[in-house]
Amino acid sequence: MRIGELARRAGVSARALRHYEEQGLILARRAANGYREYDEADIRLVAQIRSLMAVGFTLEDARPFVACLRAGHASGNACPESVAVYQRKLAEIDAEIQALVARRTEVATQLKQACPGCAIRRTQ
Amino acid sequence: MRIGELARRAGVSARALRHYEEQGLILARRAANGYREYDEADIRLVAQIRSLMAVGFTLEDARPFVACLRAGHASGNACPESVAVYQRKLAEIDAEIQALVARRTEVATQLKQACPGCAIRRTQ
DNA sequence: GTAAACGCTCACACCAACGTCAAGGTCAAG
DNA sequence: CTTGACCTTGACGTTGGTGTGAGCGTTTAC
Repeated sequence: MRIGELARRAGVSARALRHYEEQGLILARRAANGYREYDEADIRLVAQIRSLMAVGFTLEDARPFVACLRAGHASGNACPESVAVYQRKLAEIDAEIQALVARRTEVATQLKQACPGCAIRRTQ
Repeated sequence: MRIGELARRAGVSARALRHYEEQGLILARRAANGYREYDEADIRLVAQIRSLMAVGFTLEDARPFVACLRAGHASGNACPESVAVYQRKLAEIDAEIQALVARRTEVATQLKQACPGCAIRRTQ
């Protein structure tokens, strides 16, 4: 299939697919006229990338997962490199959460000082 | 005082001070030679901006606080506009925390699936 | 007098993941 | 033969807060 069809079926833009190729994530063979040609397996690669991005991974983070799928594994998770990324990202997320919680406390303190009557409750 | 001295005393770069001026936050009068001239009060303005940035506020967010100080209030917190920003930022932070926690859960689930033996504990 | 230190105004560079034009080639339907 | 949908590469724009350098004028200390 060509880029437009893959884009539609995978739910991304053609521009995004070209970007992934630039980054070396999705390799397409070329037809005689220069058009990119993809196969069914590429849909899974894109899906893997998008699901990782949905939880805040960068394209760089996604690289081992894609490599794992291309290596023939049933899941992009099945390689030790992927597991390592998961662990690293988990630590990053935890650090971000802690930083945010600290900021929240600081802001809440300032708000209380600025407006003693203001109710401060966690937003639902 | 000139920009270099304010930069040193406030702990920011001269470039940052020029940027704040571009954004309309810190207004400097000009000496005959074109040099910016600041006074003691400007140190407080910069300090206010930096303390807000330290908890994730943008320069745009800091605007009401600076205006409040320039209006003669003892604290940049003392104006209703500032309080409103605090409340808005608090809601934003809460939303970010919730999003991060959701992502963490998702990543932890994937990690568990990828590597059942891997211990998943919150990073200290 | 001169050199160091300081100031000025542009204006590009950075990071991430694309969006969005520009300017054009390819191909099937009518 | 032309329209229109599709494809190509290239390159700038987005967001925020500066860093960095160019190229030039000013002040200050010796």
